[in-house]
Amino acid sequence: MRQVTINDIAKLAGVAKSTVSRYLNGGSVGQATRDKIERVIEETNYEPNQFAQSLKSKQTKMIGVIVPRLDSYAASRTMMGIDEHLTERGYQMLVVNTAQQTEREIEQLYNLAKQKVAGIIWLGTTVTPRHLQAIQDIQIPVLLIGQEHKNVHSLIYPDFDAAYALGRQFMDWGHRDVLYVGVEEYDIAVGQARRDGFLRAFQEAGANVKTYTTTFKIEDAIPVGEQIAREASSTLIVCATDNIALGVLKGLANGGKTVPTDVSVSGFGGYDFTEVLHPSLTTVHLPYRRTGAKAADMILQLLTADVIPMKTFTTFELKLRESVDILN
Amino acid sequence: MRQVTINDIAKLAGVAKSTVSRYLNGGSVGQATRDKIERVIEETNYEPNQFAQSLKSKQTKMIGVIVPRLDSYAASRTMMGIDEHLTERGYQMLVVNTAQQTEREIEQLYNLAKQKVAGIIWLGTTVTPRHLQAIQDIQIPVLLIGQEHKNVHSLIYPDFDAAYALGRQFMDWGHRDVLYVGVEEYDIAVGQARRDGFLRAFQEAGANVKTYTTTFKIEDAIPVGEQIAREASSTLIVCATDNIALGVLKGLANGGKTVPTDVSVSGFGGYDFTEVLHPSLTTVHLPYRRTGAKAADMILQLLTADVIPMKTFTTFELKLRESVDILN
DNA sequence: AAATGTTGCGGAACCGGTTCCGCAACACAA
DNA sequence: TTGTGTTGCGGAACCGGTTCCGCAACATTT
Repeated sequence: MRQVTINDIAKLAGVAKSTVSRYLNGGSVGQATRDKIERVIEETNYEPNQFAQSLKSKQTKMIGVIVPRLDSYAASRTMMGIDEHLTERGYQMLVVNTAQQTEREIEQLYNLAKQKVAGIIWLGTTVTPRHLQAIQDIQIPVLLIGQEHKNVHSLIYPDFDAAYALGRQFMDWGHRDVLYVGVEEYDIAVGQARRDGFLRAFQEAGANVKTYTTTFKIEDAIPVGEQIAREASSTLIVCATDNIALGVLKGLANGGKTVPTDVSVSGFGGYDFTEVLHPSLTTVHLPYRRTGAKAADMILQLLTADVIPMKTFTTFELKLRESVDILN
Repeated sequence: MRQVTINDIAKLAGVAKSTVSRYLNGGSVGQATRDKIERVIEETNYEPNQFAQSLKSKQTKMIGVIVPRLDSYAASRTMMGIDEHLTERGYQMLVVNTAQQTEREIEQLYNLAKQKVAGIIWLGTTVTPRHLQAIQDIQIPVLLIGQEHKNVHSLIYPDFDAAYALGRQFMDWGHRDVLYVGVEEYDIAVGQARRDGFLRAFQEAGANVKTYTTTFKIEDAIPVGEQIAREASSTLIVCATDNIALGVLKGLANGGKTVPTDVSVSGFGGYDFTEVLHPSLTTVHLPYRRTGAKAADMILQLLTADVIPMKTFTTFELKLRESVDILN
């Protein structure tokens, strides 16, 4: 049972293959021929060979998605959103993983270009000149999620604003002794914007702030929590991500501290499980899935040369729950 | 800056393109010509066009991966393992999502075949005759993960054995009044094997067992936990997955019960965060990532027509932690 | 009735590779 | 010297589509 080809259709319908091709692509074909071809295609379940099409057109119906890791909540949810949206519109998602190596991001930009994807959605962590060079070289629309750069279309989380809003809330509740547990600055969105939003809010209220730095890994945050349990006397620990909050909570529990009685804790990101923790975690919900869908929509618009804004913000939603105490 | 083609290389090197092709594919080429071609390829950064290659060879270096959802811990981890292993061997992973619809699994089997993937790894939930038909139709090696069927190569978790082992442990610790919170039977591995393993262990010890059924969603397990808090008097709640355990824990907390003082709870799956919960969750760790890598390895072996066993089991590891009390 | 414009369709070239076939050059044995 | 085998290479066909070009048939205008 070989593949049915356009030649077979042509032969069976008694026409030239160029006519079949025209029929398929909406060229001018008479009604009688149209009917014949339609019937034959119906009978044979003919489907055009995608390689032959791509070979000629130098294009595919694929959108490449570059993710730093496959097993992060944010990445997974975003991919879901992208995939749903693309599938509905006849495109396919091609996910490539960089295992958090910057070098591989650049590699993959070129690699995806080689595979002639129609566009690329890039869940970025950091933007270097070499990234920009690659983006320019490949001549394919690129949409950056989660980070921004003036030369790249970006869809970004309102990290600063969300952090500021949450920080304000905590200040309203009377917290004045705060610990901030963040990550390194190389990550602009999380390491800088998020932190700066919080610090601004704290500073405006004249609060006393101390800062710790850790990584994105849960394990690495546990000792931080333990240390805090031993040393610190703050009323509130603000964490840069939900995972960090999780680690800190564990560390506090190990150190015998109870949340929120002894100390309050907040996260950032809005992972599903934050709601079912006990105590449930106060955090900021970022709409990852919807952002994915939005990104898919935007990249498709870029394909049709529509002009879209270079910078788009998503929304956020404060989730005020049990883990943070109201002091006043 | 057009793509450099094999014709360009041939022209620049002053040879026929068939010679260049032979050079690339290890045919017989003289040393002098070899050098010339090599130099030209070097200079031009020539890379063969994959569509042209696939058009001719009717093959790609892609392995399709069918997943029921992109945002499950198990699927994510498995994909990581698959991706790493394939990348190292010059293959690419093409992930397709079925959004938990059986119909789409079948669609995707045909679809991946159309895209001429070299093989397919299928994270299955249920195997129907139509699946089997599809697998037979497409004439492409398929490896099934997480479920088994005698006609399909499968890599499966030792659900029964792991459940039995964990159940035995609980019996050893003196639990005799047990609640089992499971899922519907259509999922053979989780809905049946896992349950049966537990029940066997409980029954052998003559324990008193009551069974609840819920879904894979955290939210749906919360009311179950709440109900248990109200009604039940068991010493132990055994959950079919970590997510269900999470929901049950929340429900118990809502109902004012403390774990493990009032009642013990266990999960199944071994998600990362089970360790950092407080109390940390007793569960079975399944090696998702390693399983992904193993699956990748197996599918590549199937490509080379190696004979491999139809059924392969992975390992498991009991994680005995704080959430289950030792009664004796 | 002749000139002009449309429409439908077939033929051929092309996309960029791989592979089959045959020929020329050379080495070696008879 | 002739015959046989081996090696290196070019030409052409092929994979399965798309598109350009031109011709024939028919409709419309003058």
